[in-house]
This record gives sequence, structure tokens and C-alpha cells, in this order.
Amino acid sequence: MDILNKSGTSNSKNAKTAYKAYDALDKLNSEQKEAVLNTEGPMIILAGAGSGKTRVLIHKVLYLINEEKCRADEILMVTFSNKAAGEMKGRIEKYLNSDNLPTVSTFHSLCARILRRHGVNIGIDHNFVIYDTQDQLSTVKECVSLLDLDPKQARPKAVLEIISSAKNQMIDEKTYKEYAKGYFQEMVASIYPVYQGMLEEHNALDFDDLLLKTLELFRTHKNSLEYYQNKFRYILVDEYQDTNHAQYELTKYLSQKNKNICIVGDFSQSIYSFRGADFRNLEKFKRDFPDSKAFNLSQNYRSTQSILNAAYSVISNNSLHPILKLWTDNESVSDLVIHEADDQHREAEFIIEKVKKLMNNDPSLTLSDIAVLYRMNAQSRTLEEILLHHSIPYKLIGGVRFYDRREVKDVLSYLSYLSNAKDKIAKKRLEKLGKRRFKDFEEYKKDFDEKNYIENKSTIEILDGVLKKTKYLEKYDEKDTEDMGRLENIKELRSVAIEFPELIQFLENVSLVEQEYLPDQTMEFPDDAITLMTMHAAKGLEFRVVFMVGMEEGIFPHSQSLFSIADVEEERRLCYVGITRAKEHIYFTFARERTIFGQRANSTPSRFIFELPEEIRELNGIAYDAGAPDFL
DNA sequence: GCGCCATGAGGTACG
DNA sequence: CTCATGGCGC
Repeated sequence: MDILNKSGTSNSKNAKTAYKAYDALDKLNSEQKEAVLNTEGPMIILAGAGSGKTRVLIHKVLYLINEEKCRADEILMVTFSNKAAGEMKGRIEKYLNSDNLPTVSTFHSLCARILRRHGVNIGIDHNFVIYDTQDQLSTVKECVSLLDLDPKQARPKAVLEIISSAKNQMIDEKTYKEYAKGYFQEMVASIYPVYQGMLEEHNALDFDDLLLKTLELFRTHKNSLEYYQNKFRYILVDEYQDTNHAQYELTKYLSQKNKNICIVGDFSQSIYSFRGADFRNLEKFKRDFPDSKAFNLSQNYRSTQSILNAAYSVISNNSLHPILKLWTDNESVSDLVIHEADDQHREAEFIIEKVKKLMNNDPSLTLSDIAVLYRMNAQSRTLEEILLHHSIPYKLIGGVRFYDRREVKDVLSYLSYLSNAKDKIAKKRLEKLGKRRFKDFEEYKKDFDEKNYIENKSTIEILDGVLKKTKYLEKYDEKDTEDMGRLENIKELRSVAIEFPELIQFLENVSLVEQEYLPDQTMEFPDDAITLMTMHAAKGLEFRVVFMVGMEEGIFPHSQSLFSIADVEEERRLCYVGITRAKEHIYFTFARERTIFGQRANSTPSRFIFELPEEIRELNGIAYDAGAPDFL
């Protein structure tokens, strides 16, 4: 095999980390190996949960480079989160002793970069700001008041949802009115063009625009498109079931010329249709690339067979998409338990008892091996209370993100407004921080513009200058714990500012990169703690022990999903994602009675409980096998 | 310009 | 019940 010869030629100064294709390929199973070795042309990898998908992607990249199919910088790998991109990048870099690296990026960062460079072709200033959800909401509010509409009827949040989903379907502000049906949508049709005009005036793009404007650029400027088609000769896209229409089109455009595109996904793990994802893109791809080759990764390395059986038993109730049946060689010692509790407090107590027992029986088990998964964040409160009461450390994932925090957003608005004075949304926010303060800030801005600080001063100098001039920190009282936290966050922001001395780069970084933010609880227990999070947040993770709580109709599946089959199927996929997080043991719990939003009510066990394999239900005394329960 | 109270809504969430 | 928001009074 000529891989052997090539492995020694380049990149192998450091024997410890240099990539050796022949070694690496030996460690792959035959399905994985086939997927790695097929380099040319369009291909689709259906990768089940825990099937080593990341591994395959990384080895594909390394193999391409090692086989000299292309240079590293001719490879583009697209992921959905910065976290995933960072991990991929880290793992690839470890094997490459070279400065020439592949581009690993999210769709949004990639598009932002493309637009900074070539957006001028379609009238986009290279200095544009990126509006996040909060800015978008403020913009919609502006439009609503400008158009003299009643904010109670044109609820900004609802309006924005419609605009965003229109954008996801690539319907622009001019054509939307043709699609609008009914009173509300017609109202949105009148707001959408105003909203879009306002963004333009502000020299701003929202996240959806990043994708749409890039598509517009590709459609109208062949040169720009060809530049990227030539640059990225090999393209890999992860989590393809999560792409929306615009992202689908982007991958199509970019790969049109070389057709070396590898997409990876899993129908059964599509859980983001509410934000525009369409798992049917996996099927559409086959139609658009009729000569594409298909590969399946069906061997699971994470869970026991009985966990996989449980997951399959549930997901096989879905009919709107194909299902990949997984198998494993893993030893099958596994707890699968269904537990009925009196109420949500007893449910939490059950978890604690169980955790204690498990840890007694198995000294190798630590708290960080354990996760409690729930459908919605509101469910975490009772769990937190009881864990706190029993002094069991936990870390809570979720909540307000770092860059969404008020104080962080305030400081960023100052900086963003300095770099782009057209941003009226930032201006409005700053005015709200006090007239005096804004006046002082304007004085600073005058210096900033006249003395060209943007080139002569570093981000941290500017940031500190603004803080000093506006006395912003005086808003907060060091003795107040909440304020203290806010001051801490600004400190944290300062350290990011030090990392990015160029203001424009700093702003680009903060609008596109979500920083890992740990809430206070985690700070107190940095090491070993139980993880509490939603099932959505758990995607991609694994734990030796998983508790899925609140398995009740109306909670999971969520009440708002019950009107459509497609929505219930998405809930079921979420259930599948939850189950497949577990390596060894899984516990499903539900309460007979639950207080939610201050309302106490009896609950019915989730339909998903009844979809678990009969043996498990029998073992747990939940063998309603007289057919479907009456709620169905 | 700040803070209080009434009101209303309440899913999941990446960039 | 809890949190965010907006209007209004001081």
C-alpha cells in the first residue's frame, strides 16, 4: 500500500504526533475505513450516535493531506458550533507539523469572512456589524413604533420569528408579501422591508443575512464564487441534518465545481427544526448529486446493546425519515430503569438515592460521569434545590450566555458604536445608560475619531478609556453580590480584549464566538459535579449514567408539539438523543403529580415510556400491553 | 433617571 | 410561580 511510502516523506519531524495513515487506518473499523478512503466526488456518511463520526472526519482530512490529494488549506470543514470547530481544529493540528492548516469554521464565520472580503461587490461595507438576537429585537421594536403598529399585536418576538424563518427559506423582504397569509403575516410583510432597510442603514447584518448575502454574492458575482470554489477543493460538512435551506444552497454552490463534498449526518438526531433545520436536506443532497456514494457508520462504541435496543425501540416509531440501526460489541451490563415518583420532589430524591447507591457499588464512578437531562430549563429548579439540600455538587449548563449579559452587551455597544457610528441600535442602548454618561462618551468618541484611535490604540486601551470616561463601572456596587458578578464579567471581557488588540478583530470575534460561560454554581465546585442540562444541550456528549426526568405527556413530548406529527417525531428524536448519551445506565423518571408554573396537575407518563422495549417495562411494572394507552 | 408595580407570558438554541 | 418588560410617579 503506497500510504506506507508517503507517510515518511513529509510532516514527520516529530514522530510522536506526525500522522501515520497506515497506523491510523488500522484503528478504524471497515465502515469507517471505507468512508475515509473514498476521497473523490460527492459522498454522504450516515453516522449513528457514538459511531466515531468525528474520528472519521478527522482521519479523512489527514488522509487527504497525507495522500497529497490537496494542500491542507484547500480543505474546508464546516461545523455548526464554534466549540465543535475548535475541537476538530485542535485534533487535526495535533497531527500536522505545519503552518498550512485546513479551514475549520462554522457557516456563519465563514460567511462573515467572505463578506468582509468580497461583500463590497454587493454593496456591503467591510465594516459591517453583526446583529445578535437582542439587536434584532430592538430593531423590530423600532420598526413597529415607526410604522405606528400596536406592539401588543405585532409582538416583536413573534414578528422576528416569522422574519427569521422567511430568511431561512430564502424569501427576501420584497417577495415575502406574496407568501404572507392572514392578518399577522400581512403585518409582518409590512414590517420586514422596513426592518431590512434599517439594518442596511445601520450597516448591520443579522445572522441570517450572513448566509443570505453570501448566497447573493455567489449568485451575482461569478468571480467571487469561483475564487472560493477554487480555494476549497475538498469540502466536509458535519451535522448535515441541521442545515437550513440557505446553508444547503451554500454547500451546493461551493462544491459545484470540484464536487468533492462529503456530508455527514443522522436523521435520528435532527432536533433543531424549530430554528430552520431540515433533515430532508440529507435526502435532497442525493437528488442534487445523483452520483454520490453513501456510507453508513452503524457500529456504536458508546453504549451497551440494551441501551441501543431501548433507543431503537423508541425511534422506530418515527415514520418520516430513515432510521439507522446501531449495534455494538460493548459488554452488556446495563441498568435500564423506569421510575414513577409521587411528585417532582420525590423524583429528585430518587435521583439522589440512586446516585449514592451507584457510587457505593462502583468506586470508579464519579459525579462527572452522571447527567440529569430534562426537556426544559424550568425543570432544573427543583433538581437544584434538592441537590443543594443534600450537598451534592452540580453544574448547570444553560442560562444567559456571556455575551448576552447586560453589562457585557453595554460595554460592547460602546466599542461597536465607536467602530460603526451608523449603528443606531447600539446608540440607543448607550443613551439609555444615562444622558451624562452618553455625553462623556461622545467626547471620547470625538478624540477617538480625530486621533484615529482605531489604528493607534489597542482594544484594551480603548475599552479602559471608555470605562474611565463614562464612569460605567460606578453603576455597580462592589458590595452587592449580583453587581460583583457583573464586574467579574467585565473583567473577563477585558481579558478577551487583551487577546485581540485590533478593535475590529475583537468585535468580529465576540459576535461570532460564543465563549464558554460557567454559571456561579460551577465556580464553587470546579471539579467533580453532576451535570444538569436540557437534552438539546446534551447532544454530542456522553455519560456513564443518564437520568431522563419529567417523562410525562405535555412535558416530553412538550405540549406545544402535540398538534403535529412532525413535531412529535422531533420530540421522539430528542428522546433518542437523550437515551444514546448513556454509556452504561439509564433511568427514566416521571411523576404522578407535578407543579409547573405554579399550577399543580396530575400527569400521564410519556408515550415514549410505552415505546420502550416490553421487557424493560415488564421488569419495571409498566407493562400496559393492552395496546396504546388511552391518551393516544 | 431611577425604581416600583402591574401585566403577561412561560420550548428547545447555534451563530 | 418567576421573570422580563413597560408605564408611570417621584
